[in-house]
Amino acid sequence: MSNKVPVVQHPHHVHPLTPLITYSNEHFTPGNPPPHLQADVDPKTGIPRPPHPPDISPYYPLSPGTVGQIPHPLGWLVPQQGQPVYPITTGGFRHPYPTALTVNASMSRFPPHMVPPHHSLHTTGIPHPAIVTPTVKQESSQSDVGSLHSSKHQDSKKEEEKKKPHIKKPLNAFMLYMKEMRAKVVAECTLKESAAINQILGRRWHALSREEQAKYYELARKERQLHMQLYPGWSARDNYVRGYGKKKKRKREKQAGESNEHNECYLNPCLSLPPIADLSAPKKCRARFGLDQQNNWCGPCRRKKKCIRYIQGEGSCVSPPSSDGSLLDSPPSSPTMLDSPTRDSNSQSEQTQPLSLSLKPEPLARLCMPQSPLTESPARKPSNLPANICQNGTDHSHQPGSLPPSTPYSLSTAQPSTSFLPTHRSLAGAQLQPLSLVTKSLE
DNA sequence: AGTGCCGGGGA
DNA sequence: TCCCCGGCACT
Repeated sequence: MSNKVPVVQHPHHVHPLTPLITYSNEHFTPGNPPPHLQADVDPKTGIPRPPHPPDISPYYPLSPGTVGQIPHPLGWLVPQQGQPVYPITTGGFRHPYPTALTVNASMSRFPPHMVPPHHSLHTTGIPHPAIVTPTVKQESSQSDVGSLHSSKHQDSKKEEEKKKPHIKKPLNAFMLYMKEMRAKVVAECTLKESAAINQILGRRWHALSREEQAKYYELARKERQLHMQLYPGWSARDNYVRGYGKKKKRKREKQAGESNEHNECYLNPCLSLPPIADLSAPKKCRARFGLDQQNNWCGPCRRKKKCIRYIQGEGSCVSPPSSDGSLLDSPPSSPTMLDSPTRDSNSQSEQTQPLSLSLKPEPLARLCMPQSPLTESPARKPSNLPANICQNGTDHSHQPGSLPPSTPYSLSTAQPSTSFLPTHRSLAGAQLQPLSLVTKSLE
């Protein structure tokens, strides 16, 4: 499919997490513009591509607080005169934001709302990474058989859509992590299937320490901030406006069946885990913790999916083993939650998860965990939760509460726990190791 | 396929 | 207001 414009990224971007990246980053010096202006051309799209491999982290590195302290990675773009010189490319451009410095500069000179509606270039001519010409995303709908019967009304709608530049969503924490780690995983696993790679990335994501995850959360948060600065009026809705036309609400009758299936494991007595602290609060995560404590939510809740801690009819929430890493990915609790049982149960499943992650027997498991005795059913199926969780109910191998609490948005609260981290890392290591072991031996 | 985020809309 | 779905972000 060539309906996507390859997103051109700056090769000279310095990621704040650069230390985590083992592969090299290329830096450019002022006066020595990157060669990607003459980048090779995608044979499919005819769109210039970056000459660098996609594994280089392309995120803007500067946080507002550090602006001015870190050498501008785009120094060559921002000459001393204060008159930015931007490269002009035709393709999408997903170096998310030209760093805070550039952003500020462009904001003062070219207010975000001045972004031309018909073009993916800034007024300055800078192709914004997050802007993609709408036509890119139009193709599929255009080619729809149904579109043959499209009315004039629809046509006019499409016209309008075409005029709107497509501003991509800011990357979330996991996406940032994915972009950074994908190449590594690919290299280690000799996997080519993105689905399989993503699975690994998902597991690794859960295996990350709080601190590491917090970095990405913080990054993502900054990206969102920056995004909103650049595009004050931007709404995520813009990104799937096409879907809105046909979107007609479904009924929620399925709920019961769905819910049962979903909670099967949690409703099973043998699976029961310590209930969440506040039994008198039959609320779901959102209601219990509030929006400002999303870090305490279970994974699905944070994804605005069904709460897995809440059991209908029981009037209480539980902290079941994560069906989808929900607890794992649930970032650390806020300081107020430090000693709560919630945290305990969380940390239990959290530490259990990495080893008990649904290990598929198929390609992934075979490739990456050939020695693993665990052969579990597909992930994200609570009913198929690993036996060590479902049978024991809890994992007592670690001290509850030893999990260092921290919120993804407050790095300062992260308290590395010596009692936890090593174990945690070893778990992660146990996961990672097979990846590299397998790399060649399979062939 | 993975997770995070967000808007819409049912309840 | 709560809750959940659908969709997008990337590869």
